[in-house]
Amino acid sequence: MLTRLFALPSLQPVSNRFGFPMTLKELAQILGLSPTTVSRALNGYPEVSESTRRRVAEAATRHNYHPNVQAKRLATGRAMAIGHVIPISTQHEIVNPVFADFIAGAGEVYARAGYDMIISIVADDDEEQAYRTLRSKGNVDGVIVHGPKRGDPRPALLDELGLPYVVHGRVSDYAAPYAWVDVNNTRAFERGTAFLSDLGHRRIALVNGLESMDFAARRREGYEAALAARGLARDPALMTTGEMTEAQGYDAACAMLSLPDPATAFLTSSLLSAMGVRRAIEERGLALGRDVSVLTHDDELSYMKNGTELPIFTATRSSVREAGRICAQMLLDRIAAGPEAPIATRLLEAVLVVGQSTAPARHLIAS
Amino acid sequence: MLTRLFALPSLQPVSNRFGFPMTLKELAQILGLSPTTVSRALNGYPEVSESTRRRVAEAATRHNYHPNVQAKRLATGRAMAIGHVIPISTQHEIVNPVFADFIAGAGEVYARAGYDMIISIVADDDEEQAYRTLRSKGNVDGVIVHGPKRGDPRPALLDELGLPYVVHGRVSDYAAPYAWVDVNNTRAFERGTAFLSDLGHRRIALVNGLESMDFAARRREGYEAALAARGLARDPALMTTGEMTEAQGYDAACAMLSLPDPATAFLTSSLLSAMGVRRAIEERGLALGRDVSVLTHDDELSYMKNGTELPIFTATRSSVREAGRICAQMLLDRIAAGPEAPIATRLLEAVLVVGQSTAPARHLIAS
DNA sequence: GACTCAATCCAAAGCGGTTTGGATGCAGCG
DNA sequence: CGCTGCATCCAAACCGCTTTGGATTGAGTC
Repeated sequence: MLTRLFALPSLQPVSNRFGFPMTLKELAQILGLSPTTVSRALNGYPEVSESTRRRVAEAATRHNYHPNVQAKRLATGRAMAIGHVIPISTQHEIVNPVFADFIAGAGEVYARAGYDMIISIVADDDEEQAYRTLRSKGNVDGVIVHGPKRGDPRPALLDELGLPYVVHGRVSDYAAPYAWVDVNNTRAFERGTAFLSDLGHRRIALVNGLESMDFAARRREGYEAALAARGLARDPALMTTGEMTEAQGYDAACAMLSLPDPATAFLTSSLLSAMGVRRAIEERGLALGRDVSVLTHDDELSYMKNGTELPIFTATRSSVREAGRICAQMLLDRIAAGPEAPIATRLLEAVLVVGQSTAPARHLIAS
Repeated sequence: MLTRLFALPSLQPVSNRFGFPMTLKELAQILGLSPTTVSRALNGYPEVSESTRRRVAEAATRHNYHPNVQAKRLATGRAMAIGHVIPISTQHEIVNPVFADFIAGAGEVYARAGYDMIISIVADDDEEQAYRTLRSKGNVDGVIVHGPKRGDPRPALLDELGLPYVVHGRVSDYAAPYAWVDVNNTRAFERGTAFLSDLGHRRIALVNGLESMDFAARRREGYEAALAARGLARDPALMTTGEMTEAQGYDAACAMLSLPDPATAFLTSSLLSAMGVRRAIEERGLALGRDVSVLTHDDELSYMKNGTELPIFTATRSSVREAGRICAQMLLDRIAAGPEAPIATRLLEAVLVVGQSTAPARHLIAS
């Protein structure tokens, strides 16, 4: 390792060993104080006289002193960092596009609190090891769990490891209480389905995300609940699940518009899918928001706005960036409060914004 | 701080102080060896017999031992972490959508090398402070510079700080040598423009990214160079710049298709913009890839594929994920090689893949 | 058999902070 | 004057690891 070659005389002026950042000990020596006192002065402990505190503070800025983070971490036992383990679907090799915006929201909160954000990209089949490693390496104080699946083993694992966490989403079948932040996906899709049904649509298709994911399963439950409540038949031919891409929307819509009894309305899980559906509709010479209706969920991704002022698509809208902020804050609170503190959860409601992509079913107009 | 309350007897079985990760000292005690030897065994030093090394390695995995990162960092002086400073456009509040895939690529490389990835999300007007802080806190060994602009001050700053870095993209007007990985954007757009021109198009529009960004400026240069080489007029009415969103493509195409002498072909900077252009085309009752041609750049984002087998759009294609891998590896190499080592650069060529969105200009067919 | 030397292993000193458990000095009190 | 108590300050231990500079052992050499 790189060792210090020169022991410089103690009455150093402003600069110290060339190129090396100043240390606490050096600063103390310059000031003629002990490291203890300097540390306490800088950290606001009471047993330091006001005059020395000022003297220390002034010297610290003048000599551009910043405590070494690694040392501080080691000494305090707090990593001052939050981990985000991003699973990458092994089959699809897809990075969830909401991730960037979520991170942006969470990052704001961490930055304000002086925390670092460390990201591990990990194939979804060795996630467990990733958490174990994070824990035993001790480089995070807590983690955010992304993309929970049905029957996700992670909450149990993290509870066992004693690593504080907040789940973005929920793990329906985990019995013990755990901290989470989620959109009310069931309700959102129930309302969306009801909205289309109210417009007279009877053939409402669902272009869903992968239903192994908890959020997608909930969306389907909401969709089916609304169908049931309206006495509409549940037709497997009108339900598809998959990665939420433009191609998915296109392929699904092509199939569902070609049925003998075709879909007249679509409920999609993302703007990308919705755009694919739109392409299929227009390719057939049909008009979106007249012949066929589309209602999508909108995560308000920054690079994927649903129109500028007037929304293009009617949508259930909930900002994933805001969810990131809330998750991050909840985790920081949880870490500060300690393991015994009560567990918080937060259910966000999506708003249903009406755009130009929905209209009464044609048979109503015709009649 | 959290102190250890119990000194447990030394002949601990598998588990140790409950909930605490195992330390080197404990592992050594279990093995009846000194910490020194265990450390050397695990770090591959030669002065350890093969048999002990195996014994140590086996015990380490069995007890799930991972050296505490903070301690290791403090002792070695290396942070074993790479920083990514992600600028968020202050006006647009947009997270660059390529970011997620880039990160995924880089993350793979870091993980293999045992490095952490730490991300700072930062408004683009106090980026400088972000780098200074990273440096003085000493929590990264190097950084990746994202989204360089024309006249970007960051290379100079980082050189001054002595913090190793690799730029994803280039900073055209920085004189000193610096490490970068970039797509040959000029060439890609030159070829794209030439391709459209070869199909007989004379009114070729450019729907570009923000031209304060270096990559977008280069793209325009390529576009203009090709126009000039073909003797085609450069018409400001056919050139637009902005955030690369669907809406941008739509708005731009609406305008450019309504000109007295409308565009017959479009060159767009992202699939999203291209999809917007397509919407405008189809909304007018025109057909993509027959009446109007579109050629886009394709970053091969995982959630945004350009068709499944057959590409939808003719495109200049270059994987941003692969760029992430290359950047990361280059930075790690650079850190390992030390500041005196020669500087590497890497120019990636985009491939031009032909899809269904381009066709000869109509006037050719008509004639 | 004494000596050299390589092969192993270890005690202890850092790394740069924080924190414990005093030391010191001085004012106030009986 | 002796004692107490408060306000300041400090020496040293510690966080968990790496690394320096030996110590120990046993085989090989003459």
